[in-house]
Amino acid sequence: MRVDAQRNYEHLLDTGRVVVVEQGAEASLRDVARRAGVGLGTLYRHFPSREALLEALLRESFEKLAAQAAELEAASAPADALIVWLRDFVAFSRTYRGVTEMMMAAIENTESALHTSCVRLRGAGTQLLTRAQAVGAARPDMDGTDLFALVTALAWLGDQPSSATRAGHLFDIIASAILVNRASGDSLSESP
Amino acid sequence: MRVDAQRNYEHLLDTGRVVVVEQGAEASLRDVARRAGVGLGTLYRHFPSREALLEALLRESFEKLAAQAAELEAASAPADALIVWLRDFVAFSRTYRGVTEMMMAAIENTESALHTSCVRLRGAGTQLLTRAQAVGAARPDMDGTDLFALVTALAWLGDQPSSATRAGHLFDIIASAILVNRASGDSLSESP
DNA sequence: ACCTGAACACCGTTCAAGT
DNA sequence: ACCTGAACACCGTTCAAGT
Repeated sequence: MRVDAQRNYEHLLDTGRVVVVEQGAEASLRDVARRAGVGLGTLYRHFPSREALLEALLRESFEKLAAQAAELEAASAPADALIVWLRDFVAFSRTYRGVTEMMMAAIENTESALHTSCVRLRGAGTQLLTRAQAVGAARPDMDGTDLFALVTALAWLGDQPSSATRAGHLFDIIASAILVNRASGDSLSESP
Repeated sequence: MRVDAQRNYEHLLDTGRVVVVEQGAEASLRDVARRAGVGLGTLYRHFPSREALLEALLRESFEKLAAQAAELEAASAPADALIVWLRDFVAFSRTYRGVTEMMMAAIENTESALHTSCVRLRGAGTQLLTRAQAVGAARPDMDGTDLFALVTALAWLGDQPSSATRAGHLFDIIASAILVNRASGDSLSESP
């Protein structure tokens, strides 16, 4: 890659981060290019789709979440591992508004630049769920797709102003449906 | 209202129904006016905002849901009444894609044409929830806002292609978190 | 009293022309 | 190789001009 192209790529990524934090996953790409001081075509050259830009912005987080699933699987009790990971997933999804909706679309769409990452994350969750189910800690009548849907719905609720303040409590409610045989009084999530 | 205005109003409502079924709550208003054979200004005269059009399209359903809550409260056991009503709410939300997201925004926004209807529906749900809590059939640590958020999240999952087919099962999972002390094996929702 | 559609300020996306 | 920005086809929203 030519040095000026490399500089543009990085500048677009930095600016993209700022604009997507401000406007959410549906941010104006024109605005990104404008604020990066770059022609629109340059943005499209480096990121041929909105999903490609988001994938670049989220790659690190995706990898961290996948790595952490593996660690939790090795080091924590099945129920704890599952809950901690779900909590991390919801926390991650709060980085960019609307990213959850885009991921739900991407997981069905092989063409999407986010597809592989989404499938990978669903796979990581599935493993933690299966492990918890094997020891009777998670309800047996659900699969990784259901888990992904539920955690995604929680992330979506976190995006909505009218439910955002209750997000922690809503997490507890749904977590209590996923886990079974838990001693009452166990705390499933951190502070409000 | 002049007779031609009345005719335009009704034609816009009919066309709006068709277009919103096709495109969802974010449907092109230009398209509605175009397909109704009416100037854009005429649409804005009759429906000063997108929410105003949706409110007109949904008014009947809103009223039915509110009336049914009252009936269920009079005629059904607290837990059954709550679950049946929640199921009806999710079924209603399937009429127009994305209507749920708009309702979540409207319930916080006094200016929205959908605000009153949303508050009313949340109130109806709250009554059914409180009644179920009073007999120990619903978990005590949630309120009407939580209930509205959960049912809205279920509706949202029904809008997503990747989870729509599991909607019935996801309803059961969340319903099991809301209800307590239920005999296992009870069916909470109709067929898939 | 009501309707029309041009006008304005925005999009996403593509691609000929430039360096 | 890479960049630019005009061009195209869309939006939502407003409002002067018409009937």
